[in-house]
Amino acid sequence: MTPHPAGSAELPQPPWRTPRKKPQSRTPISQDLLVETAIRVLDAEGLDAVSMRRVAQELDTGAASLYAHVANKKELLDLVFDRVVGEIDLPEQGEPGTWREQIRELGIRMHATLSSHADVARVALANIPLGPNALRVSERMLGVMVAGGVPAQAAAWFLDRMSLYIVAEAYEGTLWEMPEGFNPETDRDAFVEPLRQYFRSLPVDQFPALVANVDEMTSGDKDERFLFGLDLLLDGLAARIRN
Amino acid sequence: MTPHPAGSAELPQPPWRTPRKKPQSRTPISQDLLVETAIRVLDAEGLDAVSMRRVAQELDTGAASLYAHVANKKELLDLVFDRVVGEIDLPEQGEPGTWREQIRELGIRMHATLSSHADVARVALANIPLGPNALRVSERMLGVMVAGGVPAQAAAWFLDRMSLYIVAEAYEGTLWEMPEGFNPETDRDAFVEPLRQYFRSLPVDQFPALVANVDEMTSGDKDERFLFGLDLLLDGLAARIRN
DNA sequence: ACCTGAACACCGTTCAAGT
DNA sequence: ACCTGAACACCGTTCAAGT
Repeated sequence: MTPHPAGSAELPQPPWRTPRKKPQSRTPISQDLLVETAIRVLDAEGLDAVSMRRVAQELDTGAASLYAHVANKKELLDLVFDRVVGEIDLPEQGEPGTWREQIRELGIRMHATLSSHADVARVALANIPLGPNALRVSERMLGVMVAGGVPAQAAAWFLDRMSLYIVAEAYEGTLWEMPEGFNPETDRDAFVEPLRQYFRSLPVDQFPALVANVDEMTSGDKDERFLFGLDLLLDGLAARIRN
Repeated sequence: MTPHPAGSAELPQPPWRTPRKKPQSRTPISQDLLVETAIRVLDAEGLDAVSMRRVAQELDTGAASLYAHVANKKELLDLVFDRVVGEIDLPEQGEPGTWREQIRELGIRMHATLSSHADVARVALANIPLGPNALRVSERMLGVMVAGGVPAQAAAWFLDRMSLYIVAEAYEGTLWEMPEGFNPETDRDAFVEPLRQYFRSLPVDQFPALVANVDEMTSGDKDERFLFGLDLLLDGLAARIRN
């Protein structure tokens, strides 16, 4: 139903033409397809599994073929990261709420999106995200703070520090991930208990504070600790402004 | 001058014995030597260069030989990290100062030590440091806070969040490192200027806040930004306690 | 223009064989 | 007990050759 694209492409093939192997099954590689495929591998097997060879294999080709669409692995990972950041949906502009509430909400969404893609966050720790989607999020955060009366210098540095915190937490958080089939609610103790035992077994004379506070040291799940740290930063900024 | 260690080791060799190849030059491998060698490679070439093969080569042997002293690469890196943490010297206990001043000082020392060994900090992001030296630092921090009146739960979580922040900053900070031969004072602009240009070149209608605050976004060096974030965390905790 | 196989210089780890 | 060479199953990247 689409207009004829080019030449006589829509005529049937003469019967003696040998059909291409795997006729339609192999869509031509493009940068988008490459990034999407890499994200599929990332989600299924983690960032370490995202190798040029592994992604190429997923596309039924060799690693060398990828270099037609991407300069090198670093570029592919940068594109992957920015695509993931593109999944963060920003609240409608002009929503109600103080800058503090809005920034907090943005931070939570950012953290949730990064955490939903295995350990992608590691990419942002190793490079410096400047892709269009990363800029979109930065622009919004900076805009909200400045509009809310945060001095520009504090706002700019806060954006930097809060991003570092969120990325670091999203990455480190993947280490505490439970193996498949574990229920985070009921089986949490099975993971924390060995750590508790270890702390308790320490010599009290050398580690009095640690031994006395084993429960406090091992309490709280990933999300509680994330929010605790996020609120420390926000409270710190708020305190700075009031002066 | 030391007492005879074992057997007749101190007698001269009979002349017909074929001397061992490279007589004294090759001290026997031990875990300590392994860790020290790995740190030498780390300092000279960065964490990526610390491979089993590379470290083995430094010891004039093959990678397989290292597995007699270390279970695997992860264990070697954990040992490397803890040895680095061992370089942090803790202030005399009972020094004057509020908990806030003492914790701040500890954070600064921790950051300085990690930053002085290339990107070792990455090890702490990927594992969970529980070596003796890491425990020593944790014990001190927790002790200082609890003694200073910080509620145990807040102190424990603060320790966790502040450690994450310091490690993340120490790692990310190595990305902004200048190539050899650059003077951080005079050549800083050569590094920041391209970034400034990039921000300035963005479409103003889409990125009004970023374009309007290019100078604020690119001001400050690593240390200034590190301290800014550290103080945000400390101020946030202080604010929480006053309530 | 796009894709390919083969090669290069690397990885971590295992294992049978040596001393 | 400690060390070794060779092998296995991987890496990222380049390059000449193919369509």
